[in-house]
Formats: sequence, C-alpha cells, structure tokens
Amino acid sequence: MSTTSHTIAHHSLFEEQDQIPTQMGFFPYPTNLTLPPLGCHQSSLKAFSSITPSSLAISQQDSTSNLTETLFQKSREDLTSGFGGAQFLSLHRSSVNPWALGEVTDCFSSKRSGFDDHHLGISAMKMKKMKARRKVREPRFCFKTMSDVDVLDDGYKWRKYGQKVVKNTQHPRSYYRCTQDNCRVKKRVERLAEDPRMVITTYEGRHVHSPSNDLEDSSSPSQLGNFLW
DNA sequence: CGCCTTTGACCGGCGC
DNA sequence: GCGCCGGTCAAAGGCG
Repeated sequence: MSTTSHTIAHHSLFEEQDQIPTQMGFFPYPTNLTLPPLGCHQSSLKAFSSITPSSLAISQQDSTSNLTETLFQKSREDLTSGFGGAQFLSLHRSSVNPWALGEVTDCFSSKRSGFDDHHLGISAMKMKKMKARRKVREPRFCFKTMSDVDVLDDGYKWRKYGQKVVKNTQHPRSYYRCTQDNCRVKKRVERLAEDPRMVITTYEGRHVHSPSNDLEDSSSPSQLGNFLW
C-alpha cells in the first residue's frame, strides 16, 4: 500500500448567498483524517485542518461568461512539505443559469488539466452545440486526488446506482447518489486513464442536509443553508 | 429484512 | 436515420 494523500478544494468557504466565490482553499490532507464534507461550513472546516495563507487560491472570474473557473494546482512548497500532489478544477455557477453555457463544466478541459480527450475533454464544436442547447445542469465540482481507494469519505452516505466502462479506458466509472431523501446530489468516481493512481471525483448538485457523520454540526438549523454540496 | 452493489437493458443526445 | 456513447434504471443477488 502506497501512501495516500488528499487535498481538497472547497467552495464552502463562502456563504451560499454570495453565489460567486472569491477565493478557494486548499486543505492539506493527511490520510488519517476523514475528508471534510464538501460544502461544509467554514467553522467546521477548522476541525480538519489549518488554512495557511499560501494555501489559498484566488479564483478567476470570467466576467463575460459569468462563469467562475478556477484551476487549482498544488504548489511546489506543498508538494515538498509531505503532502501528495493533487490538481483541482472547479467551476462555480454565478448568476442566471450559467451552466447553460455548456459543459465547460465537465471540468475537464484536457489541454489544461492533462485529462484524456476522449471523455474528459470537450471540443469547441461540442461546446457550441451545448451552448445552443442551454441544458440546465446542477452545479458541478470535481477534483483529482491521488488515492488507493476509489471512494473518498466526504461525510455523506452514497448509494451506487451504476457503473460504466468509458470508451478507451480500462477503469470503469462509478455513479453514486446521496442516500438522503429529497437530496439529489450525485457523484461520479473514475480513475484517470493516463495515471490510474489518480481518482477523479465529480459532484453534481447540492446537498439539502448536513453530512451524516457530522451530527453536532447540524445542531444549528441556521447552518443548513451553508452546505453547498 | 433492509440496504447495498452488480450488471445488463434502456434511453436520449450527438455525430455522421 | 442510424450507430455510438454516456447516464440511468431496475432486477437480482449479497451481506450484515
């Protein structure tokens, strides 16, 4: 067993009503900790890890497209300080149905992140078509993690509802749904074709409840709205 | 018994 | 229109 290390990019540093995140955080993540739930309130994040100024990344907002796109790349300092490498690409919807702008979302611009073109990338042509279609999508968030285990513990309970072998990859993609009633959040888990050590997790939608193993945090009803995913 | 995973079938979108 | 492909459904079986 090789060392597993995770780093998580969080939108959840922002209040939900902000809609547009102005900064996102990296959370150096040792193996012996449970993954902080995506979207958990900032106060609860403190329990997981300290956030250093150097670990914060400022997202770039494309004012023309109203799409906030952030590519996280772990800094060299972090890499040398004992944490494994990870890359994140996160897209956040801002105002009116920005997801309709297309599957930029797929968070997988292959040119930029080095993901495989066949299923993670998207051609300009396809983009055009998708813009035209303006299909409404749930907000998505994905990250790439070096890990031996496929499914990372993010504090929520998931039920697998499908598995698919994606073309030109030897590793199947798994589909999970949140087990909570009325919560329609889904996640996809797959291994990177070019580097099977890397796990790509994509969350779609937002949780309407607190993480199942974070009960004390849900004691305050006012915090419920802070869970984005 | 309830909840979960597995897996083949099915469906809709897209390219040709 | 047809075939490919990704995503979802749902029946069946496993497990605690």
